[in-house]
Amino acid sequence: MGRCAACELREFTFCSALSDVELSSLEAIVRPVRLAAGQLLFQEGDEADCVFNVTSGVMRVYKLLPDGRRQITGFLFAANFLGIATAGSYSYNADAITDVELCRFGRRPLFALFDRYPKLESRLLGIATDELTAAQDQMLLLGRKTAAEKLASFLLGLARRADVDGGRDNPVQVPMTRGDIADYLGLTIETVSRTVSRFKRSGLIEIGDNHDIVLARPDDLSDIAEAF
Amino acid sequence: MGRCAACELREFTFCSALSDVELSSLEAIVRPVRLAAGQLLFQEGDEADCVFNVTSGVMRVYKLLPDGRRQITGFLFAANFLGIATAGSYSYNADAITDVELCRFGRRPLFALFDRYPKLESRLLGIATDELTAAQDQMLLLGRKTAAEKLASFLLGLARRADVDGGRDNPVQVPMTRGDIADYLGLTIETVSRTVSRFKRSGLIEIGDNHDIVLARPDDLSDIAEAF
DNA sequence: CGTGGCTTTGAATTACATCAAACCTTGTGG
DNA sequence: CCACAAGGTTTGATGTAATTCAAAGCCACG
Repeated sequence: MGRCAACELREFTFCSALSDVELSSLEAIVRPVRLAAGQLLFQEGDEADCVFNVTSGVMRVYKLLPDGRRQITGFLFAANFLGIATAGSYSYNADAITDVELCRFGRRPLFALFDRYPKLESRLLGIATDELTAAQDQMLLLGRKTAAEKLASFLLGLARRADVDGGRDNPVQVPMTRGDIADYLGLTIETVSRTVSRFKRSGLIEIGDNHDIVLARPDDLSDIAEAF
Repeated sequence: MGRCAACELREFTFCSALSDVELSSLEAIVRPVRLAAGQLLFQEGDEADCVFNVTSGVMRVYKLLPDGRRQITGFLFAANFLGIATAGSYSYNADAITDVELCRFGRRPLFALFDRYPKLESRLLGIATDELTAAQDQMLLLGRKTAAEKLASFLLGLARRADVDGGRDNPVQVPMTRGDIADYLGLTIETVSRTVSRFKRSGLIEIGDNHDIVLARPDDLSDIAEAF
């Protein structure tokens, strides 16, 4: 049995579209990639000849304005997919927040596999559709929610994504900095920090030592988030 | 030759994935839909059993918070696609801004065609990918741009989408209200109105009578938009 | 044990929102 | 065909949530 067949993330990625036997054709084209924390995977404008699955660690995906303002459009965890593009080049930047491991697939060989295994492409369409839904939620957050609502939504979103079985992880691991959170929520570092402090003071959350946060009253957080 | 083969929008939709002959299988499952201005096509939570192509008019796609705050996530024009979802239900609302005509495809019969014509699904993946790219641009706008930058980006975006051949329509047709624009840009009606007035006073744009706007100095607008 | 980056908190500022009122437009029914 | 709602738009005055500016405190790591 190949490495892909034994991969515990398989069921959460497009790889699960293939049977154990078929998986060998994916395995033939995959290459492992390792990034140190802070390292860039690709940049806006780079030729988009690869797609990736994160296998461990946390990535950050973002766009920049010419003057340096940054909007993080997503954080990627194990099993998350990135790199798809129709233009010839990536339309955003991706770098590592923690040390990261990924599976890299050449775009051309992967898309060639679609002919043999259309299920693979179906799965990718499903993933793209889910990302689109998430993007719409994020637009609602950015355009219409207050700072407190944004932070509550963010924490609950993290907690939910961290827990594989539809539940909520608690405490939540928060590997990103205040600056990252600010650039994800369309706020400043100071506003994020103040809002965290306010949540802490009102007993909604407790701050652990090693970058994790206890959701002390998740239901109240949920009310603040205006549904998540 | 069937109606689909003669459709002048074909090359801009997923329908173009099929040859003239193959097109008959699409034609067999498509149903026309007409909406009067203001009419709802579907709502968040409705069973997602159809997808649509807009053939004429303008649609509005949006999400709501419990207290009524609205974020418009997109405006849809002729040839634009909507309705795809992986959960069983739509995750957003869609209604008509003007009178609208659409092609409706049952989700089940359409997806059944994917087995016979995988090119159809490829095309849909391409469309979803493009929408994802647009969504990321919009997140950058909502999270990090000023009111003036937002409006300039919006006008240029409209102008570009309205012109089929990669150029810019000028004057631009603006069929949506200030309220719609506000809810698309994450602003209030008043801020949109004031910013339009300021653009007008500084000679960047001229307001026509019947809902259209002349981009008098598109390059300056482009500078304000911070690249579009 | 010091240095550089991250975080917190405070004070002042501001871009945008809210509140309010007048003014257009458009469509409709008398 | 005109009058008049009803909804959309503009402009002004005021308020405020979040930003900006500033400085001190806290870590983490070499």
